[in-house]
Amino acid sequence: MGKVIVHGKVAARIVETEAYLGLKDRAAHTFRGVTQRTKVLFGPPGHAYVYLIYGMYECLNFSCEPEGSPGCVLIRALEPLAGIDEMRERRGHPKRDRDLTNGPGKLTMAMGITRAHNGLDVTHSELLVCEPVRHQRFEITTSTRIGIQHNTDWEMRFYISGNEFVSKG
DNA sequence: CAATAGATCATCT
DNA sequence: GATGATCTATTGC
Repeated sequence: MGKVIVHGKVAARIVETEAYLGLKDRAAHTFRGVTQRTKVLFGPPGHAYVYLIYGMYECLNFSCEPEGSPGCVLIRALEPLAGIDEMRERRGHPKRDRDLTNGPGKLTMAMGITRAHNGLDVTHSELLVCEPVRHQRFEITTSTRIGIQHNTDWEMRFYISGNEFVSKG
């Protein structure tokens, strides 16, 4: 939370995430073990997992646990920092800037992230996760996760309290 | 503002 | 062959 994702001229701050607990979590893609799609999550931490959902949107995750342990974090919302015109272009010029990145499918579109970025090391590639240049103080609110059918009572959604770019849910 | 319908396809059974 | 970690447009207050 609060870190910055950079892709080309576009950068944005992470303001909303959800955790998925590998083998213990029925809602996680990795619950049933390794498959062609989820194998990157069984690899080392700090790698991007990008997949297609509902036939038309991409979602961005980062692997978080050591090799062999498939825990990951879904990025649900970002606060645009740089390259905002480019984001507006890719999103089809929405009325409000908050609609650029306030959802997992929207932010990948705004950032230009696709399945081509699946498996990249986000410390050494065209897709980077960095410390922010200016740290801002923030508080984190937790809630249940969104859009899933299992473990719906687990409070594993986290967002920056009061941030305008957090998704509706 | 809230509820609903429809788009659309890679992945897994 | 069914499904899903979503979004948009449209309808009805």
